[in-house]
Amino acid sequence: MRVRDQDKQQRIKEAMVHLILREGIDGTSISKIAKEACVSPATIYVYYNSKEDMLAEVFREYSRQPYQYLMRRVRPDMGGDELIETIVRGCYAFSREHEEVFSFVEQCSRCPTLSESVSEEECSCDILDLIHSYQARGEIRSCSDWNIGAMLFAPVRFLASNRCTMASGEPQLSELIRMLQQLLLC
Amino acid sequence: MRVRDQDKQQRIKEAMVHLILREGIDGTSISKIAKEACVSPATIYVYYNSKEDMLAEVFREYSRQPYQYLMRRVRPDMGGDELIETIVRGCYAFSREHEEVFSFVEQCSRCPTLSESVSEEECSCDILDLIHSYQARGEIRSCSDWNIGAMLFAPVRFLASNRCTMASGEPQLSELIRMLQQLLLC
Amino acid sequence: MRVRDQDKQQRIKEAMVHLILREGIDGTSISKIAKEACVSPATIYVYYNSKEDMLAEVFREYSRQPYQYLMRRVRPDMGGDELIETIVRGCYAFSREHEEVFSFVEQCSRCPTLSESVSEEECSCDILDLIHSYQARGEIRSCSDWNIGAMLFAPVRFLASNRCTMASGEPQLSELIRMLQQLLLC
Amino acid sequence: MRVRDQDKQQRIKEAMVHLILREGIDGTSISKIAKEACVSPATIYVYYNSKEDMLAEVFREYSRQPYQYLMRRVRPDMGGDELIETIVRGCYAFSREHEEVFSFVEQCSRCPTLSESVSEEECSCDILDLIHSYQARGEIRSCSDWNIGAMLFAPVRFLASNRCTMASGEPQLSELIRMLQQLLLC
DNA sequence: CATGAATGAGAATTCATTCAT
DNA sequence: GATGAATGAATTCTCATTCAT
Repeated sequence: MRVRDQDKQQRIKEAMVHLILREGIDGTSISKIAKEACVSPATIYVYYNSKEDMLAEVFREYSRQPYQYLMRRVRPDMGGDELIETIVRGCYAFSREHEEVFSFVEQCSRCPTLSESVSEEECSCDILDLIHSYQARGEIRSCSDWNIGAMLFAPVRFLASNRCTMASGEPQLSELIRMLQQLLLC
Repeated sequence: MRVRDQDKQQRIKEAMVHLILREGIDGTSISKIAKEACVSPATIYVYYNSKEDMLAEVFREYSRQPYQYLMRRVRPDMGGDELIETIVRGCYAFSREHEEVFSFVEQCSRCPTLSESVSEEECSCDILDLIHSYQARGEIRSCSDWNIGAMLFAPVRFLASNRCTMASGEPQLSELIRMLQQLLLC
Repeated sequence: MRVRDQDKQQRIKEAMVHLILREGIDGTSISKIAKEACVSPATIYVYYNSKEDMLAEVFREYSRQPYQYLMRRVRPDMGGDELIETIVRGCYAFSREHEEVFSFVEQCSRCPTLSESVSEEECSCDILDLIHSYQARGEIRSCSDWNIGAMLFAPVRFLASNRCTMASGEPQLSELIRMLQQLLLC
Repeated sequence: MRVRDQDKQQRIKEAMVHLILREGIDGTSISKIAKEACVSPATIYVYYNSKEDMLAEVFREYSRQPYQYLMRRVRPDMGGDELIETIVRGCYAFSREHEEVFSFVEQCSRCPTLSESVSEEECSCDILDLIHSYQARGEIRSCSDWNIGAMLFAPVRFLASNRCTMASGEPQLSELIRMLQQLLLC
């Protein structure tokens, strides 16, 4: 029975994320989520205090996912070039494998009300720590954390967002990795 | 016969963009826009067929603005280094001077329904043409247009989006420019 | 120019009647009528004081049409049997040739607000006068005017209304005529 | 969990029918119905998917009522003359006792969109079966079902519709019955 | 006469949330 | 915990009508 509850909450989250991909934040209502998750609207209020709370909470949780996904792929003993490739390819792969979560997080992070409640830094801290160690060792060029984000994450996300309008993303991705390796390796 | 009031339509657009900055797309309703623009909700339907049409139309129009802003700042006889600096600083400056338009376009471009109707390429074609000429001359490194977008626009937009959580953006911006010059100049 | 005006008003009436057939009275608005008639909504108010007035006025006018149509077909020297056949077939033919007017009048005459303003008696007076003369001559059985309406007009209208759900109306129509002749001829 | 309130739904139906008698279909809005039924407009959507659905569903239900009313009055062992009188008087009485339902059904059945969804035949099938048995026995003249409808129901409905403009309907009604008996009895 | 713009009022419908079971 | 009913408030949008030209 505890299992069933967890399951229910999971279904709610997935329904929400699924709908937001398809219809955008403003096309996603509590009752649509409830219908999609096969629960009653009232049930959603067992788990969340309000729609706003729900969005913020799930956004907070899912914001970490791409970074957790990356952390499972990197190893501290990788070379700097491999690290960069793993991160960039990982970001791209995540956006494909978890299209819904990716789109959800992208949308939420542009939404003024929501983005304030979740800081990018907090989510990416583990991967940043790892990069710091490479920087300390002189394997990766030193620069501010903001520019790590700007160079390591923003460009690949840009490619990922435009994936559907590109014939194939692979050549661009490889080119991007080469450029970043050249730029960031010492 | 009364004639269409251009000023009125402008007020409607500005009200919409203003509200979307403050409250997000899903917090922005036709009646709020009408109130802000000092017109009747019905009047909005004189100019636009539906809320969705309105968003799409204004999104299309405003998507060009940052690139037009850049085009007024670049000169074809600039050196490659100056070109890169002008573009990056221009993007950042635009986001500060036209905070509302910047936030509006960012939000719309993450919204699945809307982003399909406006292609980034179309908006940025003039500036891309210019860059192509630098690439042809061997002043700027050759790479795909997607990676031009990924490197020249995405990172600075990332900084701009996070401006409010940064103490001062200036050092990051300078650092970013240096990195991009190093990377993209031949 | 007087011609053009007449023409414009005619277009308005036809547009209204056409729309009411397709979408019912409550699906028919001034602006839809205007669009269908290729005039401005404001122009409609040149000819009619209000929507209600317009409906009532056109209803009044068109209510007479089926009876005028009949009057052009009957001759005072017809035999009683021929008179009945001509009336019944005429009613049916009218509903086919002027489907829109027929449906419009049927709808309006069931609408409490409208039906009060037009009396059936007034419209049918010419044809009733004719029938009275047949009754006076002893060719057609005497009965109240209400029952003339009830027997000569209501049944054939019933068939006409259900025309689309009948394979072919012709056998029913012939049968009806025979019955009415048998009943009403002396 | 709260359970659906049958009484509430009944109130909604009655409010709708009542309003349609007074103000016509196009003068009857969801909010007026809600007010009349003492529920919230939103509550109506618990029971019906849309206004159109509601009209169609209630029309379908109420279309049967006059025939059910008749069925409670006729007896299979009546003579043919008595059967005709009972049907005709029954129709007339129904229109007086259930003025609202009568007017509602009349209006809906003239409305092109609605009338398609309910077939007269289906509603009247029980009474038609009874008449068929009289026809088989040779007590009532054989004719098509359409002409049964045209002669037994349409004329009396015509009188009923015009009741308010007649001083007293009784003489006409008696006359009509006599005529129909003469015509339809063998 | 003719018009498209403009609008207050109101339409149908949906929303986030609460209630009663 | 879980639910479908219920709803006040809000949504998008249309309406009949008037205005200014």
